[in-house]
Amino acid sequence: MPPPSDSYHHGDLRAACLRAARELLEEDGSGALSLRAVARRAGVSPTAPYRHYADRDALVSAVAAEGYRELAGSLAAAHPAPSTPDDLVDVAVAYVRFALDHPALFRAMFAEPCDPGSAERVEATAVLSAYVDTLVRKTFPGGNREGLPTAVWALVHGLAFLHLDGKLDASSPEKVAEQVGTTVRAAVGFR
Amino acid sequence: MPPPSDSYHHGDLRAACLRAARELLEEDGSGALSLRAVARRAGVSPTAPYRHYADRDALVSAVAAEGYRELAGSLAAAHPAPSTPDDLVDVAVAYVRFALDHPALFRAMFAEPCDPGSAERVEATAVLSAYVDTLVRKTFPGGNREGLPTAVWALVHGLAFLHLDGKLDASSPEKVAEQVGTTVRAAVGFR
DNA sequence: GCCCGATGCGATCGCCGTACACATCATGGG
DNA sequence: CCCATGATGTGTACGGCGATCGCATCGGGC
Repeated sequence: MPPPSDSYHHGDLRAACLRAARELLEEDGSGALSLRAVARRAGVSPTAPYRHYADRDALVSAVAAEGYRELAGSLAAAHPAPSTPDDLVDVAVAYVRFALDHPALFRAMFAEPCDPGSAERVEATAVLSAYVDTLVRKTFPGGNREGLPTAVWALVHGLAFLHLDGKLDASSPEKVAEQVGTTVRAAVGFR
Repeated sequence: MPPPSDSYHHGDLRAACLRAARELLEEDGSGALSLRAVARRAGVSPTAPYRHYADRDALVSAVAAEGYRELAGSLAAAHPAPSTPDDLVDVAVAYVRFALDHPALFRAMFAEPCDPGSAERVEATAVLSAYVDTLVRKTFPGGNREGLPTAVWALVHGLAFLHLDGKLDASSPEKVAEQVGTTVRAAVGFR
């Protein structure tokens, strides 16, 4: 991967587009994520990105896949080997905080119909799903309760969206953490 | 409200725009929801809708508010006075089915940053929230468990999104109902 | 040294959101 | 009865965007 030169060819336009797309998303929301804006930011002609992304959807799918990987990383960072309900709460808080820290990215990951054609995207979500599964299995070892992993994921996912939409008090990280904690404990029947 | 005439004025363009927007959303997804398309479908000039909706966001906010009211109606129709965990499951299934029956509308309701300026929208969501609160309070009368209403809403909301995104098997209504049922029962600690 | 595939450019088309000036209607005060 | 006035829809225009197509340029393999 040659360093970006000032020559005719960019050098690594694919990665540059991804980076630019991420920046636009964080700075100005999903409305600002256009192929042309990405091209401008990468210092390249408006249509050059089409060489690397078939259309706009392909670009946002790539961004979303990166988001899935980052989310998985954030969860793992929240607790390396969760095995108690308290650990689970920590992971849940990390999930919601990720959504609140990267709202436009999170919405790009879940708000648009998932293009089933993007293998990268499907794989990244599968990794995430598997993580949740093992997490719940370790946390509730006796529990062969049928829908528990799904329940936990849905609960946390729903909490993230409700916070994002302003339906719950997300004014401070502490309040969010507290709300997520009590809600998860209440729901999961932890007693 | 005069019947729509073929004269210069439409008669009830505001309602016609809403109807057209709903149809476009259901037929071709949110990508097809443009003011111009709405105007075409209403048989009116491309800029006429601006008389009634300040900008595109105002139109989708109006559609979303209508969606909130319809969702509340669907929940109420699922069970007029829910008071047992089984009733709650019925309502949860209705919630998820609404999302799957109207995917683009549901996404319009939740996927975009909620414009806090739309009083109609805020009010409609407040109604929905209150409905969930009383539902949970009736279903678990002893439970002054702090976060239970929030937990239930988040759980069901998350289930809806996971089904929408293809993370859960939504191939048949029966499977969805079964999945939602077992998940809600598992999560809510109903035993 | 040269050639070919990969990469980026430029022009172009059609659609969209939005702003503005103008046309048309219908209603009520004189 | 009539016309002024405000509400409603029209026409025109501008800029941005996604997407396609043919051309320009580079760089590695023969």
